[in-house]
Amino acid sequence: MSNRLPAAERRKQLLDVAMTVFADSGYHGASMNDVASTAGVTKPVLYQHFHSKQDLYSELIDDVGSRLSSIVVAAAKSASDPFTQTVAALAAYFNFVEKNQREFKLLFGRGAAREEDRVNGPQLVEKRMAEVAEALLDGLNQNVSARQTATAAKAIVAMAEGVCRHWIAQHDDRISADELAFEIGSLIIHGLSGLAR
Amino acid sequence: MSNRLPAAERRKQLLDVAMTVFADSGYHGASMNDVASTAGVTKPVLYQHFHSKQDLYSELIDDVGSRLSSIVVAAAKSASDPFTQTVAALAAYFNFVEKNQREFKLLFGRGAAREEDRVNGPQLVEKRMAEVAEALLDGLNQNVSARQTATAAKAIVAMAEGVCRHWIAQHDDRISADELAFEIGSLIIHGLSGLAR
DNA sequence: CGAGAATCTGAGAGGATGATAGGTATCAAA
DNA sequence: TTTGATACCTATCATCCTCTCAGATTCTCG
Repeated sequence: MSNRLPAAERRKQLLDVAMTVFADSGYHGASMNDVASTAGVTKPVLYQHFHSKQDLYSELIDDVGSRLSSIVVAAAKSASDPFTQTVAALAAYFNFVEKNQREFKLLFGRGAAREEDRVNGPQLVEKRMAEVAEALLDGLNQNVSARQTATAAKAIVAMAEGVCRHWIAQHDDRISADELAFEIGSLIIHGLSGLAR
Repeated sequence: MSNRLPAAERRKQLLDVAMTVFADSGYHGASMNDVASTAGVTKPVLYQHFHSKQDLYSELIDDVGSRLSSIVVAAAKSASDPFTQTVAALAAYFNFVEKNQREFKLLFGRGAAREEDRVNGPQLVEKRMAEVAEALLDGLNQNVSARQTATAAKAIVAMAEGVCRHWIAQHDDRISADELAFEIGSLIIHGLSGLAR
């Protein structure tokens, strides 16, 4: 069983395994033993690379949080008019989630550690996405109060996240990320009455 | 320290205390000792009334889940046209949450036990609210596919929940539940472009 | 009052888990 | 082949938590 790895690779592997284990079982449902043995090593090895369970978890959350938010922000910048920007940002979001379902479950799943552990992950994503949404709103309509804009932005972010949860849960006959983005984008811009076309 | 109570009252008190403790610390963060000692009794008393920690938790979740969903469903039925129904349902939701913040945190907080524990609580609420939303959508526009309707309904439910989370977190200068309901209702029906009026 | 029922408590069994101490195998370079 | 460094393991601690048992206290009612 010679399975030794250089530190850097072992660390990468442990992060990858931990992502899967935490996504499957949640923070409390997964033990350090689970992570270690799934990776084919023992706990002390895990503790050589990560100071604590919380550390390991935070690193995962932070990584995926900033990755996702960067992608969304970049996508929004790539378009010009508000509607296209909205759809592009949503499409980026949904595509990322579809290709990284473990990451999505970890980030927005309901089995988190504590509320505070989410500060650098989900809240970062939500904050950045809300900023994107606020910018879109400003471009769309100047006559709305700042408070209303902020509320609407949060509503949009929550909507995207919630829809995503259900969409991902569907394993068959799932529409494409781009289609979904267009549908939700229309809903956001035009409201329910705009859905029929 | 004579603090004896008849079984029924003790049970009620324990449920009430457990609600607070679980809402504050989450399922895993709170121990049965915490609940018992906060209630001023010892663990065996707690276990005389509830078979297990999971049982106690489930009872809380189920209770608040069905209470909330009933209120929302009733509110939607009380109005006639889609817009008024939407606003009424949202207002019922937001008012309930504002008056029962512990319950909201318990139900939709992110420190749940496991995904399965949510089956009878949040998922019940979300399912019933989604049904309400689907009915509204059907009343509003017949030319939309069933799948689109279902997606939009889930989007609306997620939006309400997410907005609520932020709204509740604001401790000062919080607008009223009814105002918020009107705002979100307008957003849903007319889209972003309908916000300015 | 006095006996039985209802309510509560102190103490702990049993088990899982995060974390560590100290020793062993493997590698790479001289 | 020796040697230092790196990667790893066995064994264990210490803690915490759920859940229980045997018995003490208080209440109720003939």
